[in-house]
Amino acid sequence: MYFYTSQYKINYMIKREKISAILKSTEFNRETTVMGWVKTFRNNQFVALNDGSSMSNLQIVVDFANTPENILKKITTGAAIKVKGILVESLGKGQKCEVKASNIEILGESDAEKFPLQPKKHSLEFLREIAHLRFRTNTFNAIFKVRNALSFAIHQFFNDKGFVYLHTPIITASDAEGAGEMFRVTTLPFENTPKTEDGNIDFKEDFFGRSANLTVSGQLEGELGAMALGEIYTFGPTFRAENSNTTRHLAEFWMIEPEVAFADLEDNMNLAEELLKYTIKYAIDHCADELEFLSSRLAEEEKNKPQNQRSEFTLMEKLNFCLENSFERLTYTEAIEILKRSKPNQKKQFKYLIDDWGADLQSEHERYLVEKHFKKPVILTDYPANIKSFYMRMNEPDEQGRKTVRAMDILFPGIGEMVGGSQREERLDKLQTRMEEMHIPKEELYWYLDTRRFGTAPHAGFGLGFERLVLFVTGMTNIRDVIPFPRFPKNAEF
RNA sequence: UCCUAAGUAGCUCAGCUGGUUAGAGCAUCUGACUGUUAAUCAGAGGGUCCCUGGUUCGAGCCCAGGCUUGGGAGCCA
Repeated sequence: MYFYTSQYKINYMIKREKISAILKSTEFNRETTVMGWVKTFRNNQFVALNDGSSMSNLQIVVDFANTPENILKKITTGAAIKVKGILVESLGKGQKCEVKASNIEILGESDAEKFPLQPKKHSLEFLREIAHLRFRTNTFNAIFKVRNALSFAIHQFFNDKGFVYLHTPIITASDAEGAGEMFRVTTLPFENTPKTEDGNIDFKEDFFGRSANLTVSGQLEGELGAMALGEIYTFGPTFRAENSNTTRHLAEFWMIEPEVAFADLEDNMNLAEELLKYTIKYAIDHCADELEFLSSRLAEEEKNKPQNQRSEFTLMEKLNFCLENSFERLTYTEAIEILKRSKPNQKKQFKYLIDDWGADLQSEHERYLVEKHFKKPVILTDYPANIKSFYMRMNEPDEQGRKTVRAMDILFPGIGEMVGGSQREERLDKLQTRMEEMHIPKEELYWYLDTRRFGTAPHAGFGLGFERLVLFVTGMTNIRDVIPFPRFPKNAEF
């Protein structure tokens, strides 16, 4: 086993103290050097400086009488500066300490007439248009710190449990999964595309000698790994070419997909619930400042909403509530019964009324269950077979002959489906029958079926939409604001 | 893709029944002030009214088509 030790540590950073460290420091009247970006310059005298290490700014006190005019003029919002000075207890209110500058160097100017960020509140829509600069704002600083923490927590969680982090392919030749429209990967020219005799595109001429796409899921490959390594997870980019224009879909997003051998649906649900709670707790423990900021930001937003649309909980209350309570677990059939008897259904307030078993649940129904009826995360299981994927394990038909599969969806308030998973169909004959019924080409997926041919075993897994988790923890409402560079229809800027 | 709302100064928005020179706050610039907290005060500059076409004596406003964005739905994670 190899351990990183301090003997390899290299002091690579050029003589600067991080603002996060300075703000915690109690050692005053000493010299320090800081570098950062100017947030505001007030009164020709006070610079609010931020280097990204902390939510809070460091106040720099400029001796304007003894600072050259051309330096003063260049201390503008957005400029990068280096400040040498003395760290002192603050004379003013509002901050504990400040740096009395003895020397200021402009590292990078920022034309105040052109720099789009101002010391004021900007709309999220506007910031989305300048996604390359929105990192400079408090809100996005907080969001991406939380995103980072959640990402690390996921690896920590699985690593502690002995899961193997498996890198499943990003380019895949199988388009048989049926998880959505795919982006094609090709090196064929658009003009004079090679054609076969019957006039179709000749993919034998293409880079891989066959048609290829970006992955929509690493699950099938993940199962191959689990059936040897025991417990694996993937955490990587996923691509869907769906023309989705919503606050919870992206064309490029990150997904976590664990797959566990010798596990059933019960184990699967337990793993998912534990993972979600672990990561949320990790964020609370490691991003206190960020979550406090996001919490008050959300409270501010809520004030502008009409009373009946306001949330009764703060962000922190919502997160803690989620940790302290078990997720409600029930079957699709039980959910249908609840929905049938529900007020909005009786009063015909649902756009899609529930009258029969077998229909897929619309988001209005999911929202009712999660936000009105149970008021906490809900795990729905055992959906009708005909609305779910081919690889899900078939249950015995019930006394009325209704066919269900061992699927589970975890629904979160305000987000909808956070997790989708199932126990997998490990019985070769049943799987093959199902594939035939659903027109999935068996020949192409021979490698997947081989796991059922050679030492098949019960196993289960799920997919967790990473950005949806970040949405929930940050209290943001649009998924395009929790990924650095969102890709969605008609937009791949930056 | 469908439903719906919107697009006016760098940002947020107002703009009457179609009428003459399109406004405000913030930001920017200039000056004042100098222990400020999105500093304050005074003044100045700043417009392809999303694009294309049409109706009209006259269009930011009306009509048609398109583009983009927000919200909702579908597809899903």
